[in-house]
Amino acid sequence: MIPRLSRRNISALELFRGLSATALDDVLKLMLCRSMASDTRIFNQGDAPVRAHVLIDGSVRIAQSGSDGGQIVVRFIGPGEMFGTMALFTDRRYPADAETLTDAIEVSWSEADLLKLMGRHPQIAINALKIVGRRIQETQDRLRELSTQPVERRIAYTVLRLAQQAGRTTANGVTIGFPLRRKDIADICGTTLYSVSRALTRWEKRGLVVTRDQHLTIARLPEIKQIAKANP
Amino acid sequence: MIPRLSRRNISALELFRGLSATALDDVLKLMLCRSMASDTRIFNQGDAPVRAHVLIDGSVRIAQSGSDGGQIVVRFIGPGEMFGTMALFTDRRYPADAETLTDAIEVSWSEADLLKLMGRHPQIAINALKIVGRRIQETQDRLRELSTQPVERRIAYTVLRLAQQAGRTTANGVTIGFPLRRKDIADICGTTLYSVSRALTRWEKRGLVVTRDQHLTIARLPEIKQIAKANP
DNA sequence: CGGCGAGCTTGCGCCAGCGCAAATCGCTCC
DNA sequence: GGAGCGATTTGCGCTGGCGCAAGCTCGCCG
Repeated sequence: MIPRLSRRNISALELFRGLSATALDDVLKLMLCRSMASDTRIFNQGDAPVRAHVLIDGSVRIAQSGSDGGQIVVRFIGPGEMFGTMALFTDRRYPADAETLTDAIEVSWSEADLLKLMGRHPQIAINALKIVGRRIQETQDRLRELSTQPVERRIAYTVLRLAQQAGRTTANGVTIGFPLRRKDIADICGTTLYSVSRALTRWEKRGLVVTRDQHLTIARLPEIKQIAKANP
Repeated sequence: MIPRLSRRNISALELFRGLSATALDDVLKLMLCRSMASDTRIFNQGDAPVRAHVLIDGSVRIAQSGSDGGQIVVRFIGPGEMFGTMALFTDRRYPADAETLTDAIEVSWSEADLLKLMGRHPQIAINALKIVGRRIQETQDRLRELSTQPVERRIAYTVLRLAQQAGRTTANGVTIGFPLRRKDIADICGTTLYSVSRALTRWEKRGLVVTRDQHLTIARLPEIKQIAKANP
């Protein structure tokens, strides 16, 4: 079931914030909408031609794998976030894989169309810069953590960032809106599923977090922050 | 000695590529030019208000230090490269320190002025996206290397990237255009100056590289590439 | 209802590489 | 020329955390 998207839906997206009604119509005209099942590959590393994507509903994992076996999770994408856009501005090939973790709906634009839209409506380019700027900072933070912090603290930072990005407050605490396997968390913060498992079971025993059906709930945020910042 | 910069100088910068003559005049009118001695702080992490900078001549180190002692080198900036621009699009504070490594000349624009210029000339925003896109990919590559590669290989990748960015071909090989201490290299690729020293002396004994006066020359590129890619 | 498979936990041994300490090198400035 | 200082090299011991292997949990399907 592909929903009909209106100007209102589109103007809520950060990428198209602050556009006039006619600009939004322009955007809508060139848009392609797609609905996908869970565990669908949206694109593969190296694919061309590229498109600019925005996720409307569901969740997507962006992962990069090197020529050796190693892989990292670049980020998780939730509703409203753009993805696959970096490729438009570099070598026009996707630098990573994108796979749905749940049923999902996305919209996308061709490379040429998005550039045309940006030329006509500079605000789109400025919005994109804002998003990319935030992400590059986040990536640099991860890089610094990976260089300087011990594993447990990195895991704490990772969980906090995910909560910030996709946390919903529930009765028992803050629940992260993506299905997360131990391996996923490990691939975000540069460790192994063993170390993640050990840390999370330790935390679970202390009542700081709860895992149920691949969904992580943080029961005691302040204590996790404590672990992240502690300086022994 | 502050040089007079003309349209021609400015249009050679990637950030302002493809602009009309009148657009370039627009850019020139709002530009501020500054000349600095070696080891000058251009800005500090946390400073506000921010400006958008482009280095005209010399070299600059961008480093981020965490609340703990640890620090990483985010990147080195050579002539023609922009820096300090990420801050414009996030929390309007510099996310890192910038320090000259040599005598240097830079130009800069205020936040408001650059946004105004981007609104009037979308090509500037698109150029910026291109630059930022390239950098985010580079940062992600570093992140993946740090997670999955052993130290020596990371050092090899780092040296290759620096050569790509600022290499000049000379009689003895490719010389990297920045003054580099062991600690700097270590802070780029997430290790210690000890490990970098050990690797470089090993390479120097094999005749792969030469260090003289904090300048690194790669004598045998293919062999360094070999070390980077080898897969035992 | 039982068996299968994906994901998770946990005990254990091992080693890459960190980091101290001390010596050395090579500039620069009296 | 030599005193002083920042950068570099190198020997050595220690350990965080990786990764194998084995066992466990739980949901799904026939």
